[in-house]
Order: sequence, then C-alpha cells, then structure tokens
Amino acid sequence: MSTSADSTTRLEDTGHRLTATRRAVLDAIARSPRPFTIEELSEGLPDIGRATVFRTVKLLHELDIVCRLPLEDGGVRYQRAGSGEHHHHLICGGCGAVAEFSDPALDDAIERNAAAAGFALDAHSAELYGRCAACRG
Amino acid sequence: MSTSADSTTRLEDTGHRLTATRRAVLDAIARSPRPFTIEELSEGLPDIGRATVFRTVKLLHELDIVCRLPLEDGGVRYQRAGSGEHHHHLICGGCGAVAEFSDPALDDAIERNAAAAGFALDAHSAELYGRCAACRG
DNA sequence: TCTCAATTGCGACTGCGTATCATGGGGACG
DNA sequence: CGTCCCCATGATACGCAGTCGCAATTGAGA
Repeated sequence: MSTSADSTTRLEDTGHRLTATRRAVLDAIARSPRPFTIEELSEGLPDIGRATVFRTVKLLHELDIVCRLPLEDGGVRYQRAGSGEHHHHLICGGCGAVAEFSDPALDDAIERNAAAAGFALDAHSAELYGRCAACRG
Repeated sequence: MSTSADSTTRLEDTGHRLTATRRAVLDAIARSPRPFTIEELSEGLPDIGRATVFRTVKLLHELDIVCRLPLEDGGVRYQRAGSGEHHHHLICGGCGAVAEFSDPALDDAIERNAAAAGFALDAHSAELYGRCAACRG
C-alpha cells in the first residue's frame, strides 16, 4: 500500500523539493476516502492557491503517485495510485467508488489487436463504468 | 459503410428534424478525411453558429452517428462511426489516424473483471495509443 | 397553406486549467 | 550555522471548451 511517506521519498528521488505545501496536499489526498476533484481538494486546503493545487496534482500524476480517472460524463477525478503497478478502473456511477484491477488476459488482447493493426503501442486506457455491488438494489 | 444518407434517415427515424443546418454539418463530417475537433468543423462552416455545431455533434454522438475519441493529452476529437457496431480505437500519436477494431476476447475480459468485482456494467471504453505502421521510421 | 414545436444564432456566461511574475523558502555547499 | 541560488508558491489575469437563455426562424404534419 502506498503511503504518504513513500510519496515524499518519491518526490525527493526525482529531484523535486519537499515543501510544506506539497506535504499538505499529500496529506489531504491520503485522507481522501474517495476519488477527488481538484476543486474538492482545493476547498480542503484554503491556505493553498488553486493554481498550486493544479500544479501539484499534475506533478503527482506524472510521478504515478496519483492516477487520473476519466469519467463517463467527460469530467475527471483523481485517486491515490494503489500500487503503482499497471491497472485499470471500475468506476461506480452511483457512489463514485473506484476499484482497481489488472488482468493479463485483457492486456494481451490489447497488445494483440495493436500488433494486428501494425501499431507500436505507447499506452492504453480502459475504464469500466457501472454500478458497484452496494449500489445495486 | 455509413453514409450521409443513412445518417439523415437515422435522424428522422428518431424524431429529429432534418434541417439545412444539420445537412451541412453532416456533409462537412462526411468530407472530413480524419478525426476532427469541434473547432475545425466550425471553421469549415462559417455560416453556422458555434453553439449549434456543438449541439449537433452532441446529438449525432447520442445517435451513434459519430464517435468520441478521447486523446492521450485530454483533448477530444470526433469521427464518423464506421459501422455503428461496438468497437474500440487505435489512435496514432504521429498522424492522428484512427483505426477501429472489435475483439470479443477483449470484451469478454472486460465483462469477466466487472463480474468478479460485483459490478453491473453500463459501458466501457478502451483506447490504444501508439504509432501506426506508416509513422514508424 | 397554416400552425406550432423544434431548431438556430447570438452573446453572455461558467468552469477548468494555464501563463505571468514578483515573492518566499528548500536544501546543497562551504 | 550561514549564504545563496533556484525551485516553488500565490494572486490574478487570461484562454479555451462547452453551455445557457432567449428571440427569431423554419421544418413538416394536418
């Protein structure tokens, strides 16, 4: 499980400064029980400028400390990366919960199709939208 | 292959009016050799209001006449739907070309993972980003 | 042709994200 | 421990994609 402490070392190892502001953002993210929007995060950090929150989350995303969740409606939320490993998302349209999973069979199918089309694959995304067990009546 | 004529009947069948404006938008889309942004489409239709272009493309997307391509950088392009069937996209980061493919094995993997997590699946997306055969040196 | 709801265009507006720039603070080095 | 340099920050203005409200227009069924 990724901790806030891990994240701070990751920041330092990649040549970024560990500032009080960044600690505060990391703490707020660590405390967030569910995927968050920049706006929500920013509201919980009234002493930190909005632009800085954007910049920090962008940086954390580049470092794979948080992952980006494109929503069905075109919006975006972020979430602490559970493992740092490659994975996909199951996003509940009811409560907003997000489950991560990884499946070699799925990745195989993706690579096979890319190869069949003559594509050199850089990246891929796969998001599943639906209702979690708790949100089904 | 989907034609502009098919699209007009699809519009009528779903209770929408076939206006000169919508014909013009459909023609412009049919003439577009590659995936387009709303802005590009709008530039090619100077007599049509920008808001109307947005509204029309949104409508065409709801009718599965065009499909939405989320890009790696967060941007969005649209493209005539090739078949109307369920499919996924291979998007070339070099030339912007988009290939469609469908693969039951991929869809199976997706459904299996949703079921394993107790999710009732509404929709899913899978986009593959890379370089097409022509764009590899 | 007549009628009316759907459609359009305009322009203002919202919301997300970024650019600018002066100020502040980490941390490497001595 | 002190200095210094450069990264990081905050405030604000800005840009861009997309939407809204409303008055005028127009398609297509009766």
